[in-house]
Amino acid sequence: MKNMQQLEDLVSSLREEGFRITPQRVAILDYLLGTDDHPSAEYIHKIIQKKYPMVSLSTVYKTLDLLREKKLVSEIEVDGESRFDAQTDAHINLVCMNCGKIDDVDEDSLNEIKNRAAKKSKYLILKGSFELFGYCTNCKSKFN
Amino acid sequence: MKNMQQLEDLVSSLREEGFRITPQRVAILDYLLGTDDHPSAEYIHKIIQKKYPMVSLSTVYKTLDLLREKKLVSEIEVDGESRFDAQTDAHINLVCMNCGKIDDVDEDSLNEIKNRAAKKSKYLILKGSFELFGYCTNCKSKFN
DNA sequence: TTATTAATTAGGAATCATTATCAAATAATA
DNA sequence: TATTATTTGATAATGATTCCTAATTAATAA
Repeated sequence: MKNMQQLEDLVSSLREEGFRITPQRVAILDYLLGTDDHPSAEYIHKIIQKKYPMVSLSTVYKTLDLLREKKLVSEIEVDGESRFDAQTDAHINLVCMNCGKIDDVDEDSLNEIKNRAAKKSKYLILKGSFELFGYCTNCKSKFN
Repeated sequence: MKNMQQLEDLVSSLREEGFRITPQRVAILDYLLGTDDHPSAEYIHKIIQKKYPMVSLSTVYKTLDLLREKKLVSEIEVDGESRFDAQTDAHINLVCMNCGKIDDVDEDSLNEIKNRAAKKSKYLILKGSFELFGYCTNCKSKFN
Protein backbone atom coordinates (compact mmCIF):
# COMPACT_ATOMS: atom_id res chain seq x y z
CA MET A 1 0.00 0.00 0.00
CA LYS A 2 1.20 3.39 -1.05
CA ASN A 3 -0.31 5.12 1.97
CA MET A 4 1.52 2.91 4.40
CA GLN A 5 4.89 4.14 3.17
CA GLN A 6 3.60 7.70 3.01
CA LEU A 7 2.37 7.48 6.59
CA GLU A 8 5.68 6.15 7.85
CA ASP A 9 7.56 8.90 6.08
CA LEU A 10 5.41 11.62 7.56
CA VAL A 11 5.59 10.08 11.02
CA SER A 12 9.37 9.93 10.75
CA SER A 13 9.59 13.52 9.71
CA LEU A 14 7.47 14.58 12.65
CA ARG A 15 9.56 12.50 15.05
CA GLU A 16 12.75 13.99 13.69
CA GLU A 17 11.42 17.44 14.37
CA GLY A 18 10.96 16.48 17.99
CA PHE A 19 7.22 15.91 18.00
CA ARG A 20 5.91 12.92 19.90
CA ILE A 21 4.25 10.20 17.93
CA THR A 22 1.00 9.48 19.68
CA PRO A 23 -1.67 7.01 18.57
CA GLN A 24 -4.03 9.95 18.16
CA ARG A 25 -1.74 11.71 15.73
CA VAL A 26 -1.07 8.58 13.75
CA ALA A 27 -4.77 7.74 13.53
CA ILE A 28 -5.68 11.17 12.22
CA LEU A 29 -2.87 11.30 9.71
CA ASP A 30 -3.60 7.76 8.61
CA TYR A 31 -7.24 8.57 8.05
CA LEU A 32 -6.50 11.72 6.06
CA LEU A 33 -3.98 9.94 3.84
CA GLY A 34 -6.49 7.24 3.01
CA THR A 35 -9.42 9.38 1.94
CA ASP A 36 -10.11 11.98 -0.70
CA ASP A 37 -12.99 13.35 1.33
CA HIS A 38 -12.45 16.79 2.77
CA PRO A 39 -13.61 16.16 6.31
CA SER A 40 -14.27 18.74 8.99
CA ALA A 41 -12.63 18.42 12.41
CA GLU A 42 -15.84 17.09 13.85
CA TYR A 43 -16.24 14.50 11.11
CA ILE A 44 -12.67 13.31 11.56
CA HIS A 45 -13.38 12.98 15.25
CA LYS A 46 -16.47 10.90 14.58
CA ILE A 47 -14.60 8.57 12.21
CA ILE A 48 -11.51 8.17 14.36
CA GLN A 49 -13.61 7.37 17.42
CA LYS A 50 -14.90 4.19 15.82
CA LYS A 51 -11.43 2.71 16.02
CA TYR A 52 -10.05 4.74 18.91
CA PRO A 53 -12.84 5.74 21.28
CA MET A 54 -10.46 7.67 23.47
CA VAL A 55 -9.62 10.44 21.03
CA SER A 56 -11.00 13.81 22.04
CA LEU A 57 -12.23 16.54 19.76
CA SER A 58 -9.73 18.99 21.18
CA THR A 59 -6.90 16.66 20.26
CA VAL A 60 -8.27 16.45 16.74
CA TYR A 61 -8.18 20.21 16.54
CA LYS A 62 -4.66 20.42 17.91
CA THR A 63 -3.38 17.68 15.64
CA LEU A 64 -4.89 19.39 12.62
CA ASP A 65 -3.19 22.63 13.67
CA LEU A 66 0.11 20.81 13.78
CA LEU A 67 -0.38 19.07 10.45
CA ARG A 68 -1.43 22.30 8.82
CA GLU A 69 1.59 24.13 10.17
CA LYS A 70 3.89 21.39 8.92
CA LYS A 71 2.07 21.62 5.58
CA LEU A 72 1.11 17.96 5.71
CA VAL A 73 -2.55 18.82 5.20
CA SER A 74 -4.29 21.74 3.55
CA GLU A 75 -7.27 23.58 4.96
CA ILE A 76 -10.11 25.38 3.30
CA GLU A 77 -12.90 27.31 4.95
CA VAL A 78 -16.35 26.50 3.68
CA ASP A 79 -19.57 27.82 5.10
CA GLY A 80 -18.15 28.69 8.46
CA GLU A 81 -16.14 25.55 9.03
CA SER A 82 -12.71 24.25 8.15
CA ARG A 83 -12.29 21.25 5.90
CA PHE A 84 -9.04 19.30 5.63
CA ASP A 85 -7.25 17.46 2.86
CA ALA A 86 -3.99 15.52 2.60
CA GLN A 87 -3.63 16.83 -0.95
CA THR A 88 -1.34 19.82 -0.46
CA ASP A 89 -0.41 20.68 -4.04
CA ALA A 90 -2.20 23.62 -5.63
CA HIS A 91 -5.56 22.49 -6.95
CA ILE A 92 -9.17 23.60 -7.24
CA ASN A 93 -11.74 22.53 -4.68
CA LEU A 94 -15.18 21.93 -6.09
CA VAL A 95 -17.71 22.46 -3.33
CA CYS A 96 -21.26 21.15 -3.58
CA MET A 97 -23.56 23.77 -2.08
CA ASN A 98 -26.18 21.13 -1.35
CA CYS A 99 -24.48 18.10 0.19
CA GLY A 100 -21.17 19.67 1.16
CA LYS A 101 -19.06 17.22 -0.83
CA ILE A 102 -15.74 18.56 -2.02
CA ASP A 103 -13.85 17.21 -5.02
CA ASP A 104 -10.36 18.12 -6.11
CA VAL A 105 -9.66 19.15 -9.66
CA ASP A 106 -6.16 19.57 -11.01
CA GLU A 107 -5.45 22.76 -12.88
CA ASP A 108 -2.01 23.37 -14.27
CA SER A 109 -2.35 27.11 -14.62
CA LEU A 110 -2.67 27.90 -10.92
CA ASN A 111 1.02 28.44 -10.41
CA GLU A 112 1.28 30.82 -13.34
CA ILE A 113 -1.67 32.72 -11.96
CA LYS A 114 0.02 32.96 -8.61
CA ASN A 115 3.18 34.28 -10.20
CA ARG A 116 1.33 36.83 -12.28
CA ALA A 117 -0.57 38.08 -9.24
CA ALA A 118 2.62 38.30 -7.24
CA LYS A 119 4.30 40.35 -9.95
CA LYS A 120 1.32 42.66 -10.41
CA SER A 121 0.69 43.23 -6.73
CA LYS A 122 4.11 43.07 -5.12
CA TYR A 123 2.64 40.82 -2.45
CA LEU A 124 4.79 38.02 -1.07
CA ILE A 125 2.48 35.10 -1.75
CA LEU A 126 2.69 32.01 0.40
CA LYS A 127 -0.35 29.94 -0.46
CA GLY A 128 -3.53 29.89 -2.46
CA SER A 129 -7.06 28.64 -2.17
CA PHE A 130 -9.22 28.11 -5.21
CA GLU A 131 -12.83 27.12 -4.76
CA LEU A 132 -15.67 26.67 -7.18
CA PHE A 133 -19.16 26.39 -5.73
CA GLY A 134 -22.12 24.68 -7.30
CA TYR A 135 -23.93 21.37 -7.33
CA CYS A 136 -22.32 17.98 -7.69
CA THR A 137 -23.55 15.35 -10.12
CA ASN A 138 -25.78 13.79 -7.48
CA CYS A 139 -27.34 17.04 -6.32
CA LYS A 140 -27.70 19.08 -9.49
CA SER A 141 -30.70 17.08 -10.70
CA LYS A 142 -32.62 18.38 -7.68
CA PHE A 143 -32.18 22.00 -8.78
CA ASN A 144 -33.71 22.16 -12.26
CA MET B 1 -19.58 60.81 -9.49
CA LYS B 2 -19.78 57.37 -10.96
CA ASN B 3 -20.89 55.81 -7.70
CA MET B 4 -23.86 58.12 -7.36
CA GLN B 5 -25.40 56.79 -10.56
CA GLN B 6 -24.46 53.24 -9.66
CA LEU B 7 -26.09 53.61 -6.25
CA GLU B 8 -29.30 54.95 -7.76
CA ASP B 9 -29.45 52.10 -10.24
CA LEU B 10 -29.03 49.48 -7.59
CA VAL B 11 -31.55 51.15 -5.32
CA SER B 12 -34.05 51.25 -8.17
CA SER B 13 -33.54 47.60 -8.95
CA LEU B 14 -34.13 46.68 -5.31
CA ARG B 15 -37.25 48.83 -5.15
CA GLU B 16 -38.60 47.26 -8.34
CA GLU B 17 -38.20 43.85 -6.78
CA GLY B 18 -40.41 44.96 -3.93
CA PHE B 19 -37.76 45.57 -1.29
CA ARG B 20 -38.11 48.65 0.85
CA ILE B 21 -35.49 51.31 0.53
CA THR B 22 -34.39 52.13 4.06
CA PRO B 23 -31.68 54.59 5.06
CA GLN B 24 -29.78 51.65 6.54
CA ARG B 25 -29.72 49.77 3.26
CA VAL B 26 -28.74 52.82 1.27
CA ALA B 27 -25.97 53.70 3.70
CA ILE B 28 -24.46 50.22 3.54
CA LEU B 29 -24.68 49.95 -0.23
CA ASP B 30 -23.31 53.47 -0.62
CA TYR B 31 -20.36 52.68 1.58
CA LEU B 32 -19.54 49.45 -0.22
CA LEU B 33 -19.72 51.12 -3.64
CA GLY B 34 -17.30 53.79 -2.54
CA THR B 35 -14.52 51.64 -1.16
CA ASP B 36 -12.21 48.96 -2.43
CA ASP B 37 -11.63 47.70 1.09
CA HIS B 38 -13.10 44.31 1.84
CA PRO B 39 -14.75 45.11 5.14
CA SER B 40 -16.25 42.66 7.60
CA ALA B 41 -19.81 43.08 8.86
CA GLU B 42 -18.52 44.51 12.09
CA TYR B 43 -16.27 47.00 10.34
CA ILE B 44 -19.10 48.14 8.09
CA HIS B 45 -21.19 48.63 11.20
CA LYS B 46 -18.49 50.74 12.82
CA ILE B 47 -18.09 52.95 9.75
CA ILE B 48 -21.81 53.37 9.10
CA GLN B 49 -22.44 54.31 12.71
CA LYS B 50 -20.35 57.45 12.38
CA LYS B 51 -22.96 58.89 10.03
CA TYR B 52 -25.99 56.95 11.22
CA PRO B 53 -25.66 56.06 14.89
CA MET B 54 -28.93 54.18 14.87
CA VAL B 55 -27.87 51.33 12.60
CA SER B 56 -27.69 48.02 14.38
CA LEU B 57 -25.25 45.21 13.71
CA SER B 58 -28.06 42.78 13.01
CA THR B 59 -29.36 45.06 10.29
CA VAL B 60 -25.91 45.17 8.76
CA TYR B 61 -25.91 41.37 8.67
CA LYS B 62 -29.37 41.19 7.19
CA THR B 63 -28.61 43.82 4.57
CA LEU B 64 -25.44 42.02 3.58
CA ASP B 65 -27.44 38.80 3.24
CA LEU B 66 -29.83 40.57 0.92
CA LEU B 67 -27.12 42.20 -1.16
CA ARG B 68 -25.28 38.92 -1.45
CA GLU B 69 -28.40 37.10 -2.57
CA LYS B 70 -29.09 39.76 -5.17
CA LYS B 71 -25.45 39.43 -6.25
CA LEU B 72 -24.79 43.08 -5.60
CA VAL B 73 -21.86 42.26 -3.35
CA SER B 74 -19.53 39.30 -3.18
CA GLU B 75 -18.43 37.57 0.00
CA ILE B 76 -15.28 35.72 0.90
CA GLU B 77 -14.47 33.92 4.12
CA VAL B 78 -11.13 34.73 5.63
CA ASP B 79 -9.88 33.54 8.96
CA GLY B 80 -13.27 32.76 10.37
CA GLU B 81 -15.04 35.89 9.22
CA SER B 82 -16.83 37.10 6.11
CA ARG B 83 -15.50 40.00 4.11
CA PHE B 84 -17.57 41.89 1.55
CA ASP B 85 -16.86 43.59 -1.74
CA ALA B 86 -18.95 45.46 -4.30
CA GLN B 87 -16.71 44.02 -7.02
CA THR B 88 -18.73 41.01 -8.17
CA ASP B 89 -16.89 39.97 -11.32
CA ALA B 90 -14.54 37.02 -11.06
CA HIS B 91 -11.20 38.13 -9.66
CA ILE B 92 -8.46 37.07 -7.28
CA ASN B 93 -8.44 38.28 -3.70
CA LEU B 94 -4.99 38.87 -2.29
CA VAL B 95 -5.15 38.50 1.47
CA CYS B 96 -2.44 39.85 3.74
CA MET B 97 -1.91 37.35 6.52
CA ASN B 98 -0.51 40.05 8.78
CA CYS B 99 -2.75 43.12 8.55
CA GLY B 100 -5.81 41.53 6.95
CA LYS B 101 -5.86 43.86 3.97
CA ILE B 102 -7.40 42.41 0.84
CA ASP B 103 -6.60 43.62 -2.67
CA ASP B 104 -8.32 42.61 -5.87
CA VAL B 105 -6.32 41.41 -8.84
CA ASP B 106 -7.86 40.89 -12.25
CA GLU B 107 -7.12 37.60 -13.91
CA ASP B 108 -8.57 36.88 -17.32
CA SER B 109 -8.16 33.12 -17.18
CA LEU B 110 -10.56 32.50 -14.29
CA ASN B 111 -13.55 31.91 -16.52
CA GLU B 112 -11.71 29.40 -18.67
CA ILE B 113 -10.61 27.62 -15.53
CA LYS B 114 -14.17 27.48 -14.32
CA ASN B 115 -15.33 26.04 -17.62
CA ARG B 116 -12.56 23.44 -17.71
CA ALA B 117 -13.39 22.35 -14.15
CA ALA B 118 -17.08 22.16 -14.99
CA LYS B 119 -16.38 19.97 -17.98
CA LYS B 120 -13.98 17.69 -16.12
CA SER B 121 -16.14 17.28 -13.06
CA LYS B 122 -19.71 17.44 -14.33
CA TYR B 123 -20.51 19.83 -11.48
CA LEU B 124 -22.97 22.65 -12.14
CA ILE B 125 -20.80 25.57 -11.13
CA LEU B 126 -22.41 28.76 -9.87
CA LYS B 127 -19.62 30.86 -8.43
CA GLY B 128 -15.95 30.87 -7.60
CA SER B 129 -13.63 32.21 -4.98
CA PHE B 130 -9.93 32.64 -5.63
CA GLU B 131 -7.68 33.70 -2.81
CA LEU B 132 -3.96 34.11 -2.53
CA PHE B 133 -2.50 34.51 0.95
CA GLY B 134 0.73 36.19 1.86
CA TYR B 135 2.11 39.53 2.98
CA CYS B 136 1.28 42.88 1.44
CA THR B 137 3.92 45.41 0.49
CA ASN B 138 3.67 47.11 3.87
CA CYS B 139 3.89 43.94 5.91
CA LYS B 140 6.36 41.78 4.00
CA SER B 141 9.36 43.77 5.17
CA LYS B 142 8.57 42.64 8.71
CA PHE B 143 8.96 38.98 7.78
CA ASN B 144 12.49 38.65 6.40
C1' DT C 1 -52.16 64.24 4.06
C1' DT C 2 -53.24 60.44 6.83
C1' DA C 3 -54.29 55.62 7.85
C1' DT C 4 -53.12 51.01 6.95
C1' DT C 5 -50.14 47.19 6.99
C1' DA C 6 -46.57 44.20 5.77
C1' DA C 7 -41.62 44.59 5.71
C1' DT C 8 -37.86 45.96 8.36
C1' DT C 9 -35.24 47.23 12.37
C1' DA C 10 -32.98 47.03 17.04
C1' DG C 11 -31.37 44.63 20.61
C1' DG C 12 -30.54 40.81 22.98
C1' DA C 13 -30.43 35.76 23.38
C1' DA C 14 -28.96 31.54 21.21
C1' DT C 15 -25.91 28.87 18.33
C1' DC C 16 -21.91 26.70 16.85
C1' DA C 17 -17.14 26.14 15.39
C1' DT C 18 -12.98 26.98 17.34
C1' DT C 19 -9.60 28.25 20.99
C1' DA C 20 -7.94 28.42 25.67
C1' DT C 21 -7.04 26.36 30.09
C1' DC C 22 -4.99 23.13 33.04
C1' DA C 23 -4.64 18.85 35.65
C1' DA C 24 -3.67 14.11 34.39
C1' DA C 25 -1.51 10.94 31.27
C1' DT C 26 2.31 9.48 28.49
C1' DA C 27 6.22 9.31 24.77
C1' DA C 28 10.91 9.82 24.67
C1' DT C 29 15.27 9.58 27.02
C1' DA C 30 18.78 8.22 29.91
C1' DT D 1 12.56 2.04 35.25
C1' DA D 2 12.51 6.84 36.48
C1' DT D 3 12.33 11.36 34.82
C1' DT D 4 10.29 15.11 32.53
C1' DA D 5 8.55 17.87 29.00
C1' DT D 6 4.94 17.14 25.74
C1' DT D 7 0.45 15.90 24.81
C1' DT D 8 -4.17 14.74 25.95
C1' DG D 9 -9.06 15.20 27.54
C1' DA D 10 -12.66 17.66 29.52
C1' DT D 11 -14.64 21.74 29.90
C1' DA D 12 -14.95 26.75 29.88
C1' DA D 13 -14.44 30.81 27.06
C1' DT D 14 -14.65 33.22 22.76
C1' DG D 15 -16.43 35.38 18.79
C1' DA D 16 -18.84 35.60 14.49
C1' DT D 17 -23.23 34.82 12.97
C1' DT D 18 -28.15 33.64 13.32
C1' DC D 19 -32.45 33.72 15.63
C1' DC D 20 -36.30 35.93 17.94
C1' DT D 21 -39.78 39.37 18.67
C1' DA D 22 -41.81 43.72 19.83
C1' DA D 23 -41.52 48.27 17.97
C1' DT D 24 -40.81 51.05 13.96
C1' DT D 25 -41.42 52.54 9.33
C1' DA D 26 -41.65 52.58 3.96
C1' DA D 27 -44.96 52.04 0.67
C1' DT D 28 -49.64 52.33 -0.78
C1' DA D 29 -54.14 53.73 -1.20
C1' DA D 30 -58.13 56.48 0.62
